[in-house]
Amino acid sequence: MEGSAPRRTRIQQEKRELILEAALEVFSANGFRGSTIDQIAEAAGMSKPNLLYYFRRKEDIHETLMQRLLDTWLAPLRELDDIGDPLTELRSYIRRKLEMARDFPRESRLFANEILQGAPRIKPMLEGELKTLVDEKATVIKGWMRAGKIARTDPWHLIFSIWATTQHYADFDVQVRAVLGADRGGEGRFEDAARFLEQLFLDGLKPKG
Amino acid sequence: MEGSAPRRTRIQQEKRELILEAALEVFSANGFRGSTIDQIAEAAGMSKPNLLYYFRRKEDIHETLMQRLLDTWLAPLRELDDIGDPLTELRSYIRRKLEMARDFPRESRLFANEILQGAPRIKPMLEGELKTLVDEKATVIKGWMRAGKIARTDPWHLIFSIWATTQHYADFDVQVRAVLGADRGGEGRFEDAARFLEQLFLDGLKPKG
DNA sequence: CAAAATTTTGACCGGTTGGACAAACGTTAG
DNA sequence: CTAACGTTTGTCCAACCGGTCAAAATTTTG
Repeated sequence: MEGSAPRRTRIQQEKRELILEAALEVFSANGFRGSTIDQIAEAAGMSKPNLLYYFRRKEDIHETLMQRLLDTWLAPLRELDDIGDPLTELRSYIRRKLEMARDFPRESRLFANEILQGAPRIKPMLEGELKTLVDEKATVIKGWMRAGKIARTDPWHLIFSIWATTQHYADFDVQVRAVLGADRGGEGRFEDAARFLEQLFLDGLKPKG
Repeated sequence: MEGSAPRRTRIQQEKRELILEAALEVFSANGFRGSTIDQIAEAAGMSKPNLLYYFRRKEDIHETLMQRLLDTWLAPLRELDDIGDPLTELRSYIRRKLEMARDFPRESRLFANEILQGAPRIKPMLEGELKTLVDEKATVIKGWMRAGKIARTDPWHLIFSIWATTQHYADFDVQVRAVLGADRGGEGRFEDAARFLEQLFLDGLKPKG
């Protein structure tokens, strides 16, 4: 089996972390094919053959990075639970996702890059693990709708819209900054976004009657 | 000046179109650096040197493609006008953007790719033309808010959220299909999305009192 | 038709890239 | 200390890639 313990030395653990950090930087900025092993090696402060001692192939780095990413990336959705007040629960899911876009933009872009290219490496995961998780949460949301706690609508597209609006601030960061300009494009943009999204998802745009 | 008329033959016009169509296919799927001239040439049914007879450099193809894209891409926002009913106006803007995601997904992905990589080639346009346009429309929307026609909120982030939610169905298509599964992932997903987005933007998620 | 202009092709080139490899260097355990 | 093991480096290679060029094939024009 593949699952046998890799048994790594202290140096191996440290250097692998170093490489993964560097690779995240490079891959998220240039995409997989747009990144070279040399770039990653330089960003990690080592020579190319040295890097290839820790990861035999460029693809191995990307794969490792992607596996780690997915766990943390879906954590907020996993936390979405039936216990609290539905509207509060959704609001904090949106807030958490927006915080992730703010704090882990490189991870978001790495993921976006992969999906944009047709998700060649993670399609099975999307159709399996991800779909299962989303279906499960959709059921929870449907329950809230039946109980009259939130408006009746499509839970799947609701989740998509939360992903889209929050990740937009990481993936399209350059555009957001450019449009907001120097004065409004600073760090405060995330608070503005949070306020706006809260209002949008709770009340929509209709004026208060 | 650069602006002198290019004076092209019939064959040049036809072949350039063929190349641009092929390049759109290839670039949108693999990104700029991930695409090779050979791939584009093959997709266009010609040899590499032949292609390079019509576009001297790979970058020229991309640039031409991008220039054309931007005009059509921003057309829906340009049409957003002060004349009609605000809510109707916004609703049809959302619908038009969603139709573009459905009908021109490759263009959407080409654009997304460029922004993701930091918009190296179109940053000036974002800070100039695009910002100007968005600021202008934000003013229109602010007018609607002052007149009590729609709820008071941030117009810029409102526009971002419309871009994000609609383009999501083009850029993250693979993920959307994977999560919706075989039964709900067919063409009908755009109608479902349209219904959902209309409700979201108009009424939000609060249950009707 | 024939000359001129345009289009297409095959061969080629320099630079880059992912990766292999053996030798050198460092570290650690007995 | 020293043998075994782990780490690092320089060198090298084959494939690929963007782009050139001159010559051949084709189309257009007079």
